[in-house]
Amino acid sequence: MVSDASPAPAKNPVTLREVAATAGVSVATASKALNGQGRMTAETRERIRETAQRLGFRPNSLAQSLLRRRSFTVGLLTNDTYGRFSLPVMSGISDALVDKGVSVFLCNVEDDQRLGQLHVDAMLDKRVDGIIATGKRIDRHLPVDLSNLGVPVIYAFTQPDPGAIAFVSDDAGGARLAVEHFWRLGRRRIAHVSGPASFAVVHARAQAYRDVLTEKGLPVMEPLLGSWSEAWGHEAVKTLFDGRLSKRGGETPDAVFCGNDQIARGVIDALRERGLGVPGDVGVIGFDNWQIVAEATRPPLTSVDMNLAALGREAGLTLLSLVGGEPAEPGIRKLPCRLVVRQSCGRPPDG
Amino acid sequence: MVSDASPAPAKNPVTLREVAATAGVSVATASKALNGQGRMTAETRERIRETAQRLGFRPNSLAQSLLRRRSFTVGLLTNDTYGRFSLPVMSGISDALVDKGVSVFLCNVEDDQRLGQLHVDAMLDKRVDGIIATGKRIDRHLPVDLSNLGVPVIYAFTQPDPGAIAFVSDDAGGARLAVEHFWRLGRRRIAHVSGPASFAVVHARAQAYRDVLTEKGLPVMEPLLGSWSEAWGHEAVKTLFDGRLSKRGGETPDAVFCGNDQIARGVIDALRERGLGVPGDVGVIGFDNWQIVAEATRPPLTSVDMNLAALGREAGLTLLSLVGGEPAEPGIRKLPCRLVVRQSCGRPPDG
DNA sequence: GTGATTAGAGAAAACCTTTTCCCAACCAAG
DNA sequence: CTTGGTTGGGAAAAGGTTTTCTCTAATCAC
Repeated sequence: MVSDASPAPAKNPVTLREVAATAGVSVATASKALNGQGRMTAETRERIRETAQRLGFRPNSLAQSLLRRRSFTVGLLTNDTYGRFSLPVMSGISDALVDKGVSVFLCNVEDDQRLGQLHVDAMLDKRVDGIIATGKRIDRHLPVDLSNLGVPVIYAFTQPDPGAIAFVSDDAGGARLAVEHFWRLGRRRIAHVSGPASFAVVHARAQAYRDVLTEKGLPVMEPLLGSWSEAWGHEAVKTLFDGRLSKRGGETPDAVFCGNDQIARGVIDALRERGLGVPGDVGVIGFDNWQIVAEATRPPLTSVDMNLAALGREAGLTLLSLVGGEPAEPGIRKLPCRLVVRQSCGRPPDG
Repeated sequence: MVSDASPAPAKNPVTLREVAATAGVSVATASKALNGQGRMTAETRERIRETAQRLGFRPNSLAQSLLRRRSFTVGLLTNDTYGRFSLPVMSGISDALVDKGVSVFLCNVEDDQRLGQLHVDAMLDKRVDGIIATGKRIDRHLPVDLSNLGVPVIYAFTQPDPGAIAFVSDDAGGARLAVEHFWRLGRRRIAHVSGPASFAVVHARAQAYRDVLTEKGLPVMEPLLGSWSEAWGHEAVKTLFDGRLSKRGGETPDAVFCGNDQIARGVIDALRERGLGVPGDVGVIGFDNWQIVAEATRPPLTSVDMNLAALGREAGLTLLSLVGGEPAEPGIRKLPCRLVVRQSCGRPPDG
């Protein structure tokens, strides 16, 4: 009782063998005592447990993994250097796995095939139980070959191999949420400004936009495609609100559904510069719910959230069940988005 | 040559024992052949190598780690959920380590002590060779106790324990870069708008700002402290450019050095709304060089970059040398910032 | 032809834990 | 006193690799 009440100074970790020796039993008995296996006197079991506790024993995962052929480790591959999309996914995965004692190797492969191979090899050498691939867009494949790896693979927010299991956001559903929200608020001349035509999500969202308008019997303005930037938002406002267009629809829009939050920001700023009020004259909805942008616009931006953390959580849990040997249907699972309402759309007319 | 030209179908990985058996030697010889150890005929060595290659043999890292007492794995702890600062650091660390075959466990501990302990325990169980702690500000400690862990610990962009090794950005140096840049451009009435007084970096940068002004014999305006938001940038412009202040300095500023890029963005927008030109009437410099913000301002923002990737790289390399048993001086190492010049300051008068 | 090296390769221990099998002792029933 | 079952616990193998030590046969000097 002089000094050593602390759990473990731990220069080199204490092994099961030392615990067993200290408790006066064999390693086999010690192991069983600590794992609740085998048969022995309650007294023996307790004595061993107490000894382990006192010595600060922690089982060596490497030895366990070697034996169980399970490392309680998964690899996460991404090419999203800035983590704008990957980080929430990562966070969800980690949340889902930490309670089960599973750790995550994070590997940024950029868009470099060599780097990708390097990381995948390292993961396999380290005997990861599975791999999750994630990225910054769902219509591009990571620069790595993940087929026939011998471990389960899950794709999250990136393009999967055919026949694989993937989780992606339901972009069409998200777009519907936005447009239907406008509808419920009484907006009737709804425009859509989005990113480059080279992105699959641009088409998915645009199609959903058209579908909703058609269902409601509203006029469909052809979506304006450009880039993901604020500057494009500015420019699009010019196109939408300058005379040329009003010839077609007769009137200018009273709502703009934007393909991402940066475009939405540009749109809001441009509208203000023209003297148009948001949400008074025009409602605006963004996409991504990137907090740092959505809360900095004036007024704060209503935006579609892709629930990426939930997506990551699903991906993590599914991977785990795969690792556990349970079967799972291949295919692409679309997870619903949700609308985060702030102040850029106004209140319902009857509210 | 019918089907099996591919490297490895790898349902269960091929072991060294199988390679040895196939090549007709003992495992000992096989091991030595593949590692370039021991003595044997060149012919034998080559035959074993070729066999391993053909079978797609990859040594089991778990077994190697167990034996070498080195896992070639490090843990990265962060509480920066959005990764704005952690991700570049992480990227630098990973870059520095991947070539040496070291993988990184990423753990987000939020600000949750329980979660922190959980992750640290998991890391130690998995026998990481070392741990790097990183965060979102350098004057707050992570919610974990990293002393006496038995493995080397490095702090990067977070507050270290006393006596530990830490890498942080040289905020004072970064601020000097900004203010001296203004000076070289002929700006003489330089203001400083920064974040909350509760941040240590705010004081470090403010003091450097004062020092440079004093050195140059310029008037020192007391720094304006507020929040890290665009809104505060707007507000600060009011304070700076409304009559009240001009009584003191006689004139309004011709340059504003901002504590981060978001404030700078607010300042630029507010200046434009007042009809003041950037950089014509007023130059603006931000801090953080957050690309997505700095390139979206009009004009694009000159900003101080903290070189976080380089910081991560240094941290990674230092950790590795520590793991290798080399000694290292404890203490805080400040790494230089650099100024990324865009268009918000104008050109030199003689340019 | 003798003794001393050396080249080439294998046996076995070590790393740490889990699990299967086994043994000794004890007890009750026949 | 045997048979059979149970209880408490240990011995040993397994997992895959590295490394040290040992052994045999061949080469070399004399």
